[in-house]
Amino acid sequence: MPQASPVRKRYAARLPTEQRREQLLQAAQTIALERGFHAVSVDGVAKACGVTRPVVYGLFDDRSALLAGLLDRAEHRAMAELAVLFPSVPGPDDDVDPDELLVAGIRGYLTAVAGDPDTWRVILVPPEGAPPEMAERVNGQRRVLLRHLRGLLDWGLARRGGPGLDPDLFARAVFTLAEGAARLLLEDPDRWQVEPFIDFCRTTLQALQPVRA
Amino acid sequence: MPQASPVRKRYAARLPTEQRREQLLQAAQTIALERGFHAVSVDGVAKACGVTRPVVYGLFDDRSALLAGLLDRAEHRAMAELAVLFPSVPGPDDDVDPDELLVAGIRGYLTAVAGDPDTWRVILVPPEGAPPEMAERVNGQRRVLLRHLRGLLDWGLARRGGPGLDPDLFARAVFTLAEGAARLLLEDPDRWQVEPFIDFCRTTLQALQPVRA
DNA sequence: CTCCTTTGCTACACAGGTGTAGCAACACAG
DNA sequence: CTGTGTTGCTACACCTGTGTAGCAAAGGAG
Repeated sequence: MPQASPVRKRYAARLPTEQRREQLLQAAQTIALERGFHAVSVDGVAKACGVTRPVVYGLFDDRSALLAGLLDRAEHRAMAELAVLFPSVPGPDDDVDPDELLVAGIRGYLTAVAGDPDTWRVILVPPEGAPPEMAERVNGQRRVLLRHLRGLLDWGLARRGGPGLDPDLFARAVFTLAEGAARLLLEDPDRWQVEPFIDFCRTTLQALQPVRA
Repeated sequence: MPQASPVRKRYAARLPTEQRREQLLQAAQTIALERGFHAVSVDGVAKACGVTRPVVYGLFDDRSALLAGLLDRAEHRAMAELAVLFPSVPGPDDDVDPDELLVAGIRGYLTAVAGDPDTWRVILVPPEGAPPEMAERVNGQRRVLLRHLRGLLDWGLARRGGPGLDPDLFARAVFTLAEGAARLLLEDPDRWQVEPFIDFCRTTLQALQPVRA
């Protein structure tokens, strides 16, 4: 039986700005992952935090700033993980096995994904509902990574040789497969593990030797 | 200067049911491809056809029926193209080169995609805005295709041998790469052509010989 | 030329979301 | 225990989209 007189809502616990901000972003992310980016509304996020809309508008200019914050957060986290794990291109005289270097890089990537699935879901699931400008930003980061991978592969091919594959397509193929593996890890973490992908990767690389004359 | 008296809207050209239906679906598809599935509104589709909402509701129960119609249409077209082009698994005694069979299949797929890009965009761009049930249907078709591909590869590996790759991961890798190539074709048809992918594919298959003891 | 069916239009009620103005409660310094 | 600033709340105006009821125009059958 509803109250006749309008009862004032019990005040939510007061939080310092930064903490509230983080809480809101976390809630937004949860909604985005459960029901898609287009389902992230200022109202919904506020409710999820037991708070009202003006609180959100106090910390974000508008809905799209909220979404931007969400993407930023995921991007920074993801990039921070990658920066540590991804191998840089060795010099021409370094004594490193190219195949093992690549394998290690891919293992690092997949391990990072498996270790912080929600962050990576934001990156790897194309956020259709988000403003197009953000999809563009994610693609920009993809290009950066792709270029780095390309450098690594070029170095490796120069070092050890390989079949006469178009190097651009080769880099893209490796990239696509790595992202595909990452998506499988995210989709069903119980079924998929990192190591089988690594084995697959190593075996394939072994097969890709220079053509025998 | 706006009319003071409410002018009746000029009647749109009257169309027979089926034709109007097709027109509406086409308009819905265009909107979905330009601005995402979530941006497909009954109102928007009606306007795009120079018509009012009740006309749409006459042909589709509600918004989600409209979306379902759009997906159905793309799915049927895509499957019809594939049914013709995709090779069936040969018997154990057929005299076919496995590599060339696979290459021909992939070429058929990519050619179909390049030849009817809008239809395939609907399939290959995960429609986040669409009801989840539809994403599920597209994934179902993916599974069917994946299973077929798996059959083809198993037959090929039995016939010609290959490196000791996990056959499930191998099938998924081929599938992922083929879809990746298709997405590139859709993304920038001027830059990407079918044949370079085919060359890449053939070269890679040649490298994937049985391990030499 | 008149019916009458088919196709389309106007108008409404409603739902859910955005963004803002102004007030109320809390919590901490003094 | 009393300011006083910060954090949060209520209430409103507005917009866009949904779905429906009932009327108006078109155009072919007779």
